Amino acid sequence: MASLLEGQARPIRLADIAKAAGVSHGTASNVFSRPEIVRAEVRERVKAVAEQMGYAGPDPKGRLLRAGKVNAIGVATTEPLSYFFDDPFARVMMAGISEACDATGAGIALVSAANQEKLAWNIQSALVDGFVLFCIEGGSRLVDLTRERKLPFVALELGFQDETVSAIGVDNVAGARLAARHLAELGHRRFAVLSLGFADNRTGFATPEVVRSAVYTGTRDRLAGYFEELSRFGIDTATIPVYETENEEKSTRAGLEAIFARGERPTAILAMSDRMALIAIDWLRARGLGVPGDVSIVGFDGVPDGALSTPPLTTIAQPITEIGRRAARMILDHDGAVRRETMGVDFVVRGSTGPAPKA
Amino acid sequence: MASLLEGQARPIRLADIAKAAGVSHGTASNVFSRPEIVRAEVRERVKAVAEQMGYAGPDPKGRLLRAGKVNAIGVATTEPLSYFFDDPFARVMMAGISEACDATGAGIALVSAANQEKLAWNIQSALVDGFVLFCIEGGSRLVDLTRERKLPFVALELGFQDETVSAIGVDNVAGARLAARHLAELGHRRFAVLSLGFADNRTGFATPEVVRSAVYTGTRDRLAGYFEELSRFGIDTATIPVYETENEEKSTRAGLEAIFARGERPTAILAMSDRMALIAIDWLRARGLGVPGDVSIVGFDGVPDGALSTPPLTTIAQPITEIGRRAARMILDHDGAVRRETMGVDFVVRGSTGPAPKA
DNA sequence: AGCGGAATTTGAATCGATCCAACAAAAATG
DNA sequence: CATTTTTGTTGGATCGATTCAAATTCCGCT
Repeated sequence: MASLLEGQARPIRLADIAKAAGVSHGTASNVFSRPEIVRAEVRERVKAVAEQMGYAGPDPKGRLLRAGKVNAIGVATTEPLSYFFDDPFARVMMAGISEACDATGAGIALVSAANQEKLAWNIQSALVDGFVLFCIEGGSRLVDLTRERKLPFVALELGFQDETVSAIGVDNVAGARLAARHLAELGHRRFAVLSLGFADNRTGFATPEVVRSAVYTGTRDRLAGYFEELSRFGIDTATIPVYETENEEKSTRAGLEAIFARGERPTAILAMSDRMALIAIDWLRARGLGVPGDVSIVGFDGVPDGALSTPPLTTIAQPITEIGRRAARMILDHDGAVRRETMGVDFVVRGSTGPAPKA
Repeated sequence: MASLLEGQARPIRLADIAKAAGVSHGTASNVFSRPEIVRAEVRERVKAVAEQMGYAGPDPKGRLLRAGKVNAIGVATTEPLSYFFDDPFARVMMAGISEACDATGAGIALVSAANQEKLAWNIQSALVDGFVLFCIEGGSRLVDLTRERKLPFVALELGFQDETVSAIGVDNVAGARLAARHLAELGHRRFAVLSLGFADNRTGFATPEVVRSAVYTGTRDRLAGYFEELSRFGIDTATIPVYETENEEKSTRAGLEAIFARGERPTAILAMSDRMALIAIDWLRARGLGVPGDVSIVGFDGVPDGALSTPPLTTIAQPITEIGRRAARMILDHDGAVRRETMGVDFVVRGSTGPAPKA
């Protein structure tokens, strides 16, 4: 009868080989996890039996429950999984996270989902010791979902006002001011802003109310930085078009269309991400507008691609890799404390900015 | 006394809230996993207690043991974790894998390690339902390690002779022939090959013996393809230098140095990866050699970067994304069968190849 | 009040290991 | 030879959930 069922191939458990080898399960366990404490003869016998029965070694599923620690950190976003491999910013960040994980031998679990329900489920059921959250679109929801798990987590990028969550970000105001000052000093007076979202699922020109009620304070801070600095040069910021995109191809191009369809064309574009800046360069050149001849552009982020474009992108560089490293380490050697770190930015002048064209 | 220990914050278990709510753990469990079958009143009470006690929801660690399925696939390589985000080939592949995983809601666990022992441990303890293996350097060891787990797995890229393991690869011979023919037809007669490894940890000019005893049959096949086709044009393949690199910056440049230090300089380079091809373009131009004016180059892989280089790279394009998708699906809907798939390649002519220079 | 059947709830069994106190056997010591 | 030590082994408890057959409760109806 048993032989009839053998085809079912119920996987062999440690207990099975213990019985077959005539030792207790305790000893069998030791053979695999602490071989040095079991007598050589017994050890070999058990190993032989295991081998012969086709035992796959202690199942991590069982071990995990006992051990408690997964030894992996989850990296979550509301974007599809491919975001981690496509998006330049994410990639550099992941490189930093990878480094920290490699150093301690921890693994990385990528968590995401096509839709919201699945995302919730995937976060709830992720086998990880903590999370690093990419808080782009839908970031607040992501934070709420993650908080439920009661595991350590760090929010990345766009700051949350919520001081109770650990976060690592950059000094958005300072960075934005640097960008704006640079352009103003080059003589530019007509600006446009390619903005990240102030709240989820927004796109189009941002009104002052939208800005005021921003969910993403990072976006708000960058804009504030731009405006503060431009004001110092006597520029009326109220007339500057601010177009919210979803930080991808389509909405960014739409934004450029909208901006350049207006009467006064800008001679300088402040983009809140390198991605948008790069798309803008492409868009402008395709329309025969010279960069920086006709229009200057400053990005934000400092992704490697920015150095390779034609012209290479002037940008506000975040220490992306370092942020990733720190975020991972925060989870890896978590001590229960809430930490909020603000990193400095670097201003990188490359070829996408030049003197304002003579009217 | 108990109050003294409360600071220890032993996490709350389902059993705790069951007790507190005065229901059995069975019911408590149902409240979370199948809420519809428990009476509304009870359900709310239990939920309230859970909320109030700060219960994080059913712990996936516990659930996992019972459920058996992790709902995640492991992607493993012998390279450091950052390989997944740095290497263009890996990135495109991961995009394909991501797609398949997104479609079914599965997660991705990245498995790797700085050193061999840790790699073994990480493979043994990865919480996954199966593996996709990037079989670059150290691929055979990776396969051996993985086989131990007795979980489904697929080997990617370099083929293994071992017919007992599932694998997806491309028709290396056909691809290589395409590349060689193209160059031969353009009139090239002096060739050099930038080769992937024939076995682990090799670098330098490859002797016929090395080729004959190749561990990586993919590398061998590509070379065979090149040589077969060139022979048809009456070219003496015995004089063609074949330099094994580690498919990265340093050894590739060393290879180029070595190749161009020889008497007869090649007018055409057959690179077994786009990565090497791209490095070669850079190296040649830095030395004032025109591509394709003085030297033509054909890559292999078809990574997106190849389209962006100056000049854009002529290459043999693998259906990388599709390979990734299929690999992931093979694991996701594994049926116990061993599958070996060979995909076709596309020949993409771009700007890095041109007529052989007039002697 | 009594009955049948549906709706809920219970609690033991299970998933696959590790840990550890207690015990046994062997080796070292006096 | 008796007594410690040392070295190995045992088996029960535990990690945190889910499952399912059996028990119970509920409800409408005669």
